[in-house]
Amino acid sequence: MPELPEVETIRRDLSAAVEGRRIIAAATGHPSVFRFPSPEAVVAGIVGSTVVTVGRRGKYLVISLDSGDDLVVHLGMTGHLLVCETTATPALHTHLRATLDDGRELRFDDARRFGRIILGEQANLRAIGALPRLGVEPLSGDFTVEHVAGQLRRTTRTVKAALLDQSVIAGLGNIYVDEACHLAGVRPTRRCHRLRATERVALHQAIPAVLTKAIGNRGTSFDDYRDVWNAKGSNQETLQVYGRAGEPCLRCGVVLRRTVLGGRTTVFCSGCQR
DNA sequence: CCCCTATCCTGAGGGC
DNA sequence: TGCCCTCAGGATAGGG
Repeated sequence: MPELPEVETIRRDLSAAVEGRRIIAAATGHPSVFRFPSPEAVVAGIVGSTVVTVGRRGKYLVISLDSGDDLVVHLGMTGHLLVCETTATPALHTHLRATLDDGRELRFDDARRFGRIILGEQANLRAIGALPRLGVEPLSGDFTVEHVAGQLRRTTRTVKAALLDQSVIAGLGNIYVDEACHLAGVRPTRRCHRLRATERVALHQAIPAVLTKAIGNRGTSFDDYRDVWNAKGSNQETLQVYGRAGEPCLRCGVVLRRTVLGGRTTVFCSGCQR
């Protein structure tokens, strides 16, 4: 479940590893991973191009090529972007191999194929609906308390549903929504429009806090996530609520409860989240 | 507008 | 050892 901190960790490593490298060959796996255009067109579009920058928007990795196209990768649930030697044995579910001019290879593998690969000009991709409109970047200067409080004030949805919505805030997933709610002391079952002003401020503060800590720990490898070197992050060792239902709250000792909100497993503390 | 559910998928883990 | 069932969930579509 790569969320913003995991994608950002990959972005940083990938930036150092592949910027300036030319793609000299490519091979594809299962076609369903290629949302636009076809696998053949992606191969034709990237071979011969050089990687200029590696960016990120929400949970999307944006690999900008000197052709003007962006190779956009979403890791879904179980996707991995790996940098390895060209000679390394591919994983079972490898869907893209991009051979670089330094003897290494950029690979995308994804067992469940919830991930996706998109290639094209940014503006065109948005125009044809290949990329969704995303909300504010939570680690940017646009993530102001006024903006976030305003978004929360005008919706009646649960806090959980609103924070998971990528068109509200880009990059939060199940882990960091639960962690941010716990840090803010807000129960994820609460309705946004009924939050107190102090609670909206607490959420605004908690979101970048949990994300920044997770990036510092190179992401949460609760199960599937690995960085581009196939190494685990360590943030799973610091999680306060995610995956801890039935265990005591590390802040107040009350047994953490599990519920389902928006179809997602949700863990919270009934003692210190109100 | 919002909620719920199904869909896409494989692999891990439990029960027998 | 092995089979079947359930569960995990990011994004999206469709119905209520």
